[in-house]
Amino acid sequence: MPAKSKDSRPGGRSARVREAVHRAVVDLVAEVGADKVTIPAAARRAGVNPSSVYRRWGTISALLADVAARRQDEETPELVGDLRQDLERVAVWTLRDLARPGGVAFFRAEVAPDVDDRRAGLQACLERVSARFQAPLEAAAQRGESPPSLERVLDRVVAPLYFRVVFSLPGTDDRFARALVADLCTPPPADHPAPTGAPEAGPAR
Amino acid sequence: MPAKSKDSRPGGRSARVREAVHRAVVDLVAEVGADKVTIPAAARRAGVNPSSVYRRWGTISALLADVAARRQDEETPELVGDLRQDLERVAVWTLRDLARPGGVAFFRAEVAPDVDDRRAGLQACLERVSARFQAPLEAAAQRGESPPSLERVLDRVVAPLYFRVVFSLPGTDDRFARALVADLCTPPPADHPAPTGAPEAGPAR
DNA sequence: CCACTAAAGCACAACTCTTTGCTTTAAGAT
DNA sequence: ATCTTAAAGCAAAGAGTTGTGCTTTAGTGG
Repeated sequence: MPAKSKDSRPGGRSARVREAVHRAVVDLVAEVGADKVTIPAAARRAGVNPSSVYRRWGTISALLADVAARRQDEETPELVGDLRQDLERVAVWTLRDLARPGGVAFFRAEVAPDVDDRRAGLQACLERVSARFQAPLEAAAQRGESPPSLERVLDRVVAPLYFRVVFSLPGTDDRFARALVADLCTPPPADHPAPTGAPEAGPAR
Repeated sequence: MPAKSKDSRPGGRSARVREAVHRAVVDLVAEVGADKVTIPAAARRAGVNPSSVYRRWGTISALLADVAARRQDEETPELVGDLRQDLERVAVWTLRDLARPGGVAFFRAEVAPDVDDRRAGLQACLERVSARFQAPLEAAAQRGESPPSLERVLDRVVAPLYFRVVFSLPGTDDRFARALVADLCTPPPADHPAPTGAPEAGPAR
């Protein structure tokens, strides 16, 4: 009995089907938006029987969450050894991940209230993001520096990025992501409350 | 033809039906979660015919967005005249609004990709939040102070609140909301990178 | 008080998603 | 090569949502 791993038969039709379905979902999300992707549609696109998808994933939310999970585990930027540069890299990478077509949609899917265990989905999603930022932080700590806490990075860098992408605020680009990190690492002079980089562009409107 | 306002007959059955449906939606969202609320369910609960709801709102997303919109326009904290205190009040109010049952769900509904015009929904939602914070800022500006920009408030206060509520991070309470404002208004000494208030509790896990 | 008409109620049809029992395929083990 | 069995395919039934023509109700203006 080969452990109750993800698949008892990883190297065959199952894997092919999963691949096909995943690809179909990614395509469909980019085309019509995550909220209009249904299991029958994904199955049709993948050339797979709907019942197979129902049996394997159960709900569209679970499927989307699964795709999102795998999607983020792909590549991750490697570290240079300088805290600020590393954080900047990760920030930019995170922003790009969010900004690509369907990026927010996948985020939303993973946070959806009806996924098997919502708490699990949330935690998984958060931990993936956290992990990327935690690496540079721990590296810095081991070098003897005293980096900010992960929570602080989440508040000051990650949260604004998510917020701005969700609301499609203009000027949310690589430069802005780096500015957030810079603002966190080197607080501005004193009571001149503007970050160094891109912000202060056009407000809400 | 009385302008194409929201209602040509505000004071009658229409209004009653809308009230009933709105109440039903609020209840259902709190009970079963926004993703499981359907138009027939809301109509049943409201004692209204489903077709009436379909004709008036069209989709469940539009209905949820409508409810969310009205829900936020209700009360708003009045201002004291001190920038920091006012911002703290608004921040706490915003947090409480988000944290009440279904708060995030409504947020998600309003940001949903298939509402009539998604951009409109996003903009409306953002503008409502912005407006609440902009009032204190403008008041301060008129008093001759130089308050931070709205964008900065969004990045430093609003975004973290939303992010933390969405991910159910612990310790996201009134005290934390005030700490965010404090951290924005009076930057910490220099390179002691921890805000004064509640943060630095337990990380992700 | 009456006429007008916007909006709600009603009934029914069509559609899509979802589920389930059974059959068939093919990966992995003997 | 053969056997075993997890997983996919198939088909058909069920449930719930969505859409539409028509009738009825009840504000609003004369």
